[in-house]
Amino acid sequence: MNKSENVVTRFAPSPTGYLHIGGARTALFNWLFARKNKGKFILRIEDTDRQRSKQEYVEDIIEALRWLGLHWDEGPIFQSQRLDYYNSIIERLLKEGKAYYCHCDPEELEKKKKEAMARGEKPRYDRKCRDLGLGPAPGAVVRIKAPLIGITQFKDIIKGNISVPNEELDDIIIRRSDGTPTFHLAVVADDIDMGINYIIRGDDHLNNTPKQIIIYQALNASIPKYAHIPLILGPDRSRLSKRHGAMPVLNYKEMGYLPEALVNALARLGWSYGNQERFTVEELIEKFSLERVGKSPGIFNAEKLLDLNAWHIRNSSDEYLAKELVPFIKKLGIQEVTEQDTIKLVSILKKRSKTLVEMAEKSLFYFGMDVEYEEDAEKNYLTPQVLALLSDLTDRISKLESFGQKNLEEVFIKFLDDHKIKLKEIAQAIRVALTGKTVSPGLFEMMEVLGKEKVVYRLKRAIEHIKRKTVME
RNA sequence: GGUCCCAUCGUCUAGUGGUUAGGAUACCGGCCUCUCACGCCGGCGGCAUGGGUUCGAAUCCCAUUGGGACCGCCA
Repeated sequence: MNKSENVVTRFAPSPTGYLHIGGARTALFNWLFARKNKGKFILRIEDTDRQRSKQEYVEDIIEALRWLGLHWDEGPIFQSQRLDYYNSIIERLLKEGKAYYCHCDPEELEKKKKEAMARGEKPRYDRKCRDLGLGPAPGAVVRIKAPLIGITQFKDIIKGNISVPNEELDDIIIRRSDGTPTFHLAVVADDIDMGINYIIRGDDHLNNTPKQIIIYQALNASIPKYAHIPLILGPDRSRLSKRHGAMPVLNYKEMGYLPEALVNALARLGWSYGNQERFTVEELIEKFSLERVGKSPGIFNAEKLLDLNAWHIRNSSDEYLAKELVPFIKKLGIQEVTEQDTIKLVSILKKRSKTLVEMAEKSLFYFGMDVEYEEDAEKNYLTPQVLALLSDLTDRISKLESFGQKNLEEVFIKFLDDHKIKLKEIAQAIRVALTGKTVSPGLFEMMEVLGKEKVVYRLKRAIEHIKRKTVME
C-alpha cells in the first residue's frame, strides 16, 4: 500500500438492536482513526437480515452516533438496497469457478453437523456438491470454494500475526436460497466497493477474518489492514449483552452524561496514552493510534465514567452547559426556566455536579420565591438564637445598592465584626433560610445568583418563621 | 469438542530484561473551609500457577489454569 493512500474506515452495525457501548466504541475507534489521518469514515447499515432488522434501531443508531458527535462522511448506506451489486459479485465468482451451487438439504446438513459435534469432530460441510457442477435450482445456495490446503494468515495491527490452517475453513454459504447474500459476502463486496482499507472491528470477528480473506482472494482484491479491538465484557466477564450493563447509548444522555465524557471513557477502555486519563475530543483525535490499543478485553467501569463526566462538566463552558441543562430542569417541572437563569446557576454548580441530572436537582433552590425547609435543617438552625443576627443582617443587605459577591462580602465583614462572631456561627442559619437545606453552594456566590429580591424575601420569611415558632412554644 | 485470542491493584491501565511495579477510579484518613463540592497531601490494594532461558524476569519460551470469541441459509 502506498503512503499517499487515504484512510477509509467504516462502522457497519446491523440494526437488530439499539446501539450500546460496545458498538459505540467500535464506531469511535473508526471515527478517531479516520479523523486522525484525515481520512474518510463511512456509515453502513447491514440490514440483509430482513427479519431481525428494524427501522427503529436504524434510527436509534443514527441518533446515538449524532449525539456522540461521530459524524460520518458517507452514508448511511443500506445493504438491503445493494442486492443487485452483491449478486453480480456472486455471479462473477460462479462464472470463474470460485463458487458453486449446493443442493444439499439444510435439515440433513444440520443433522450431520450435530452428529459431528457429538463425535467430537469439527462441524463442517462435507463439500458434497463442490465438484458436481450443479446449476441453480429451487432451494439451492451458493458456496465459496475455500482452499483445501495451506494456511491463511494476516497481520492484525492489534493482535499481531494470526494464521489458520485452511483445513479449518469451511465452504461457507455466500448466497442464501432466497437469493440474498450472506454477511461475509456482503461485507467483503462492500468493503471492496467502498475502498475500505482499514477494518477496525470487534474481536469477535477475528475468526471471521480468514473466511473473508478467502473471498478477497477469490475476487483478486487487495486485502485491507485489520485491527481487531478487544471486546467489552459485562461485569461477569462474559460478552456484553442487554442483560447486564449494555444500556443503550442514548440512556446515558438521559442520565445526564455529556457525550464528551462517554467518548473519553470509551476511548480509554482498551486504548491508553501513558498516564493520561482525561481527554477532550480534540486531544483524542490528535493522540489516537491503533498501536496503543491493548489486546485484552475490559469491563466497562461506570464509576470512572461518572468521574470523567464530572470533569468534563467542570471544564465545559457555562454557555454550553446551560444549553444542555435546560431540558433537565424542565423535566423537573420548571417550565419557565431560561438559558439566562441557567447560565448563572451553572457557574456555581459545575464544580459540584457529576451529571446534568444532579445539576438540575441542585438548581431547584433558585426557582420560586419560597423555599421548603428540611425538617432537621429548620430545627437545628432556624432558632431564636439567630433571630437578632438575621434581622440585623437583613437590614444591612437591604440597603445594598449593587448585589455582587464583593459587596456582600464587605457587608459580612462589617457585620461579623460588629457582632464579634465568626461566619461559621451564622452561615448555616443563612443557608437554611435561603435554600431550606444544610448543603448548598457558597453563600456569597449563591446570594449573587439569587439576587437581592429573593435573598431579602427569604431572609425575612425565615425571621417570621422563627418568631412564629417561638410564640407557639 | 475443534480453532483462534487474551491474562499487572476490585475496575481501567502504564510498563517492551535491572523500577521501592507508576497512574486513574472507588474506598479510608488528613489539609483547605460558611455546608457541600473542587483542590491538595497520605493510606489500602496487583504482576494467575509451574517450569525453563538469563548474572538478573511483570517483561522472552513452554506447560497448566482461568477467561473470551468463533465454529448459522445471524451479523
